[in-house]
Amino acid sequence: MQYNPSEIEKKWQQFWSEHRSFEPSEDVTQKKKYILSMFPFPSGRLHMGHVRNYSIGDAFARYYRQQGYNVLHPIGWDSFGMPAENAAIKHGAHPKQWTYDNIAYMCHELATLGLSFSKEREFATSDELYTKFEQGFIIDMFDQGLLYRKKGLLNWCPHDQTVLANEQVVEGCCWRCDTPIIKKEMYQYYFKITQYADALLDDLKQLKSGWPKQVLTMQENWIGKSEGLAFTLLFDAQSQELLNHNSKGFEVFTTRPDTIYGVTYTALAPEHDIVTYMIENGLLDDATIAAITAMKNSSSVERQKSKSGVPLNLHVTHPLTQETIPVWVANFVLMDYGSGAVMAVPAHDQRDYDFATQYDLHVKPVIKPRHNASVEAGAYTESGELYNSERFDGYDSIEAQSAIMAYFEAEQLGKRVTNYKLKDWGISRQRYWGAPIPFVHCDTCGLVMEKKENLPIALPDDVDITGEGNPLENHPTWKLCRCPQCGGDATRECDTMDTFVESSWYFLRYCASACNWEREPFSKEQLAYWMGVDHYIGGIEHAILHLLYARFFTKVFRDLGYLDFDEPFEKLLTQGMVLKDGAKMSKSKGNTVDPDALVSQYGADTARLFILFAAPPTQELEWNDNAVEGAYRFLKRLYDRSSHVYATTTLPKIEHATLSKEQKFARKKVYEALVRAEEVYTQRYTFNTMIAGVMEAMNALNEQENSDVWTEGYWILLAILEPIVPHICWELSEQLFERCNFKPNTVIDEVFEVDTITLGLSVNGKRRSEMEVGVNETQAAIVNKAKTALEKWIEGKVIVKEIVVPNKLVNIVVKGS
RNA sequence: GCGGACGUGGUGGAAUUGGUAGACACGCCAGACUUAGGAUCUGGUGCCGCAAGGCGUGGAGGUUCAAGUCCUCUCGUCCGCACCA
Repeated sequence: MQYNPSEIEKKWQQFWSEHRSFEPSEDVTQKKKYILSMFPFPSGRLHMGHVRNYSIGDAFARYYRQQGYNVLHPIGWDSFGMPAENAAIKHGAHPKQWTYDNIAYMCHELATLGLSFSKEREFATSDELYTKFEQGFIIDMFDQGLLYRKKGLLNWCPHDQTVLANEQVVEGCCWRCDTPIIKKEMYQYYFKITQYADALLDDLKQLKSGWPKQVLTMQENWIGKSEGLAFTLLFDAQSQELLNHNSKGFEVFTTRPDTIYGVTYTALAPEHDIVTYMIENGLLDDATIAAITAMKNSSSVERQKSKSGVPLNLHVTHPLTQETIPVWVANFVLMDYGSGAVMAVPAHDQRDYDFATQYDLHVKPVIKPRHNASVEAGAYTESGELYNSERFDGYDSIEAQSAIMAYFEAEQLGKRVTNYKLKDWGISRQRYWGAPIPFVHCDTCGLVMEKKENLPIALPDDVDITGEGNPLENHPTWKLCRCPQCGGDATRECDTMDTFVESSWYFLRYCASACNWEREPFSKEQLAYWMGVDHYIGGIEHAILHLLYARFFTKVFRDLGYLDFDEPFEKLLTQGMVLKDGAKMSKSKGNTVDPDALVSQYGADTARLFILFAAPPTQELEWNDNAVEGAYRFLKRLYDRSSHVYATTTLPKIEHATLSKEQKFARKKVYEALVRAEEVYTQRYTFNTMIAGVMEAMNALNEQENSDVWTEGYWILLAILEPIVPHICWELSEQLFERCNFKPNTVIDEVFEVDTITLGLSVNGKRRSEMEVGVNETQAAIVNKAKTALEKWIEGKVIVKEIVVPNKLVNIVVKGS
């Protein structure tokens, strides 16, 4: 019989579907595993990255099913988002139509891969039911003060007339029309993720054993906790007068309080309140205002290219020296970090130095470079001994930091504070294809939340998607509504939510079974049973945003009482990219390989085998058509050589001692593969080495003819391979073993017992020869035999040392000529 | 600039704790079977060398009987963040 993948694969896919083979059990007393690959965006077609992602996840899911676990392995669709609207703009398709057509098509593609997904929990995040539950959470979060609306500085595309997410800004320009973006102040809904900054940082410790170090570090840096001193710089009398006594001063933050005596100027962000006040009240000349306006309107990229600033004709008093210090506006001061104002120490900060040099500002050194430090031109940013620092002269930088902070606190001049780079998460999008934010603007009551019984606030189907403006805002009637509070005329919020909101809780939704599917998003019991996700598999590109947001939602839901754990994903596996000709596969480069074509040519099993064999899952995978062919040949051999195997429903009993050398070796290889498989599935995830082990075992089986050994070998190898190449394994196992072999197989120790061992022989650590010795030979006998074998290399030399590493090697150390 | 990952044959990659470097596969070479093969099977294949032997895990040192693995320095590639005060 010939290996015919298309026939076999169709047969088993149908079988699995008819038998609901992969639906999890409702019995919560069973041991469970929750295996999750990140759900796809329905872009239209599957790409190789998807195939890799789902092949890895499927391997885990199938392995744990074999091991007797109740496995949840769901799939769904992250189906809101810009690409649907872009397709509408480009091709005139309705976003909804486009999305659900794509889902239908990709569903079919996924089915041909033979992935063991639970189908009964599948959903798309654009489903109204999902929107309804999500809007409910939004209301809860608003009640808890975790959602608020405020004016914020946003990325604005002047051409497309919309706000863009940071990730939609490519090198300072709009990703769609390439127009340079500007910062614009607008109303915006924010999640108060900063309230959880410390928890998000601290709980990374819980993830140390299960998450890649790289991801933990990226999250840590993103949160960006830094501790330092915050204090107020007070204006001198003249400046206060100038400001009509509207401001006494402003706060600054520093992580280097030891350099405080070196402050020679201070700088405000162009967006700072004081600056705004001065502009609005005519306190600045036109040239200055023009310069500040230019700073505000320049893109962030531009702003980084060169430093610029203007003096404000204001002065503050140094809190310790009482010196008078000029106040500048500088483009490098960011409004959204710290207090939007800095104390500048040009002598010990490169950025401050550059600015001071450019504008000829005073530089005052206060830290002596260490003797061994190389003193170059510019700022000395290392630690050292303080001078020019009054009572703190002679202190070491490190001591000085705590001493100065203590002094500020004692004198009530300032306080220790912690700052984060993490900002509150702005979720408003002026977009159609997203979940509406469930709020209402009422002239009488102000901003009012919808009532839960009115949910979902669904999208209207009849919209014009032009790419300009907000389609919901432009819709003639959709936004008109009654105020949930006073019943008067009101308008709906027309912003929709960032799609990262949907992906922040989809893994919880999968825990809900049919029994309460419509009624509630999930139950606490179901979450308690299925969560956390045991293996979460996805691309490294989600290392920060998605994974941080999902962690945030989990903590919020915990505090809202929906669940009882801190972290959603126990083990995270970040897969590498799929490359071709050294570059990421992409349509624009024309180096894609179409999964459909691959499956129809070789079958899903070949695609899956190649993808898992070509590289460890965390590494980049270089596509190789020849190697795909090789994977196919292996499966063909696996199918052909089953002719050596007889049908049975029990593992053959084999008298190991009676076997020939080749037969013993084949058994050993088979059981080695079994041992390695367990390690790989549970600890190492290097499926490539496991597959190599199976290939070695196959090669060894082929060197002998004992049908018991063949049969035992297939019994075990098919079980190991089933999670990787399920169709061929189910087919062969059905024919030969009635699938009795798909369960935990026991390792038999006797196959690893050997009569002789081959030892490596080396002289001075250099390998020279090898020899075979009996397992029971004494060390002395081994050394003697080794010396004889190594005669040629040790003749006439003095033996200094003899080292025997049991079962490995003998090393003779010699001296002299 | 800061942080992280990684450098092993012609190629993808093996080598749990320091212990026979190159498993497994691709490619290539040779042979067999074939009307034919881009099918299948068998054998070979790190580099230099006729051989003996020598050299080999980015480079330079070091520790050790023994280093791909540990330490120091250095070069290169990739990724993330970035005027963060």
